[in-house]
Amino acid sequence: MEVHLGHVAMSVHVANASPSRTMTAKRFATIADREAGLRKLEHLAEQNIESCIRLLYHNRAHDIKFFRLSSRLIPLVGHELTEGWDYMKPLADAFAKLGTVIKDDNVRADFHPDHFVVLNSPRRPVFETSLAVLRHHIRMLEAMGIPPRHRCVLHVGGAYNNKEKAIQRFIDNWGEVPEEIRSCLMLENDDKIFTAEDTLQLSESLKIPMVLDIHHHRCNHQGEEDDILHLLPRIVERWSSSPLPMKMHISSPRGPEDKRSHADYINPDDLFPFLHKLARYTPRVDVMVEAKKKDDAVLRLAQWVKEEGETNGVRFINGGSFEIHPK
DNA sequence: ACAGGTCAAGTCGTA
DNA sequence: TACGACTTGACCTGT
Repeated sequence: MEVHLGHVAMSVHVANASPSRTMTAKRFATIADREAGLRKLEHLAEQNIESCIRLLYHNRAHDIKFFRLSSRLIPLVGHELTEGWDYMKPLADAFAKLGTVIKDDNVRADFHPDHFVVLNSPRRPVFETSLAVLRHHIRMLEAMGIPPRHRCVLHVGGAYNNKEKAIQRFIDNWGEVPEEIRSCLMLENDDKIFTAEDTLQLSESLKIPMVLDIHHHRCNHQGEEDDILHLLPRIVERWSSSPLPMKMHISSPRGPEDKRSHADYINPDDLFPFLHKLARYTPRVDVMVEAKKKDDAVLRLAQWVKEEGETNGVRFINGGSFEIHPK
């Protein structure tokens, strides 16, 4: 099985390259000249996009082929204060350039819109705002020339004291999600409410690819933790009709007392034994590393593969890529 | 330069 | 019903 590691939005190695520079709504509201305020936001967005490009150049040098774009590239987009703002016109060139770098390097790039996007909310305005946020994501992907299919990963949402009803509401609401948005989504199991099993069932019935987060699964599962192994063929199958390879998330717990928080680095024991099992079912997986030390955690894992891989049945290919065989 | 408080958005648990 | 926690980087204000 070929494995490509990726990291989340930022770098601890590239200085001054935040892709999430922003302005608070409060601050924006104090700017008397609204147009001047919008120009300022556009400037921040351009800097954010330029930061992404610098991060990708760094990744190019390290053969890292998987990258999560920040969902905060455009500050205050979708906020009522910026209603009617035609942000794409001034940003089109910057996005096109970013897209070119992504495509030239054959990088898998995607988004994880943050937790304010909730498709199963019983509150209508929340649902509608969520759709609007997703539309902005699609617009960014299109501006980069990246096909939006399966580029945005979401959680199922809230439980609202009744998981069954909450899942049913997701299904009901799904009927109102435009096809354009449906096709850009993936579903991920979370660490408190919807387990891998819940998420798998939902993604099967609605034909959505599922992103397995191993760390969330370890925090939140029914039955035995290892039961997940029986679900792997079905999770792999979720990707059979996708243009993209299967995707997973990995992180290590910060400590025994706060298992849910992410540690600085990935403990190889949290990842490789699992991959040895997964390799029975798929020839390829992309693994998003969610660690505090971002790209450094990927580099450290790569270093581990170089040094310890041989004796652990892992063959280093280059940068964040390696090959692993079933055990 | 730096520390400490604040920030658009949703949901959950506690009071 | 109201409020802090959650989680988290970046901004803002005061020193």
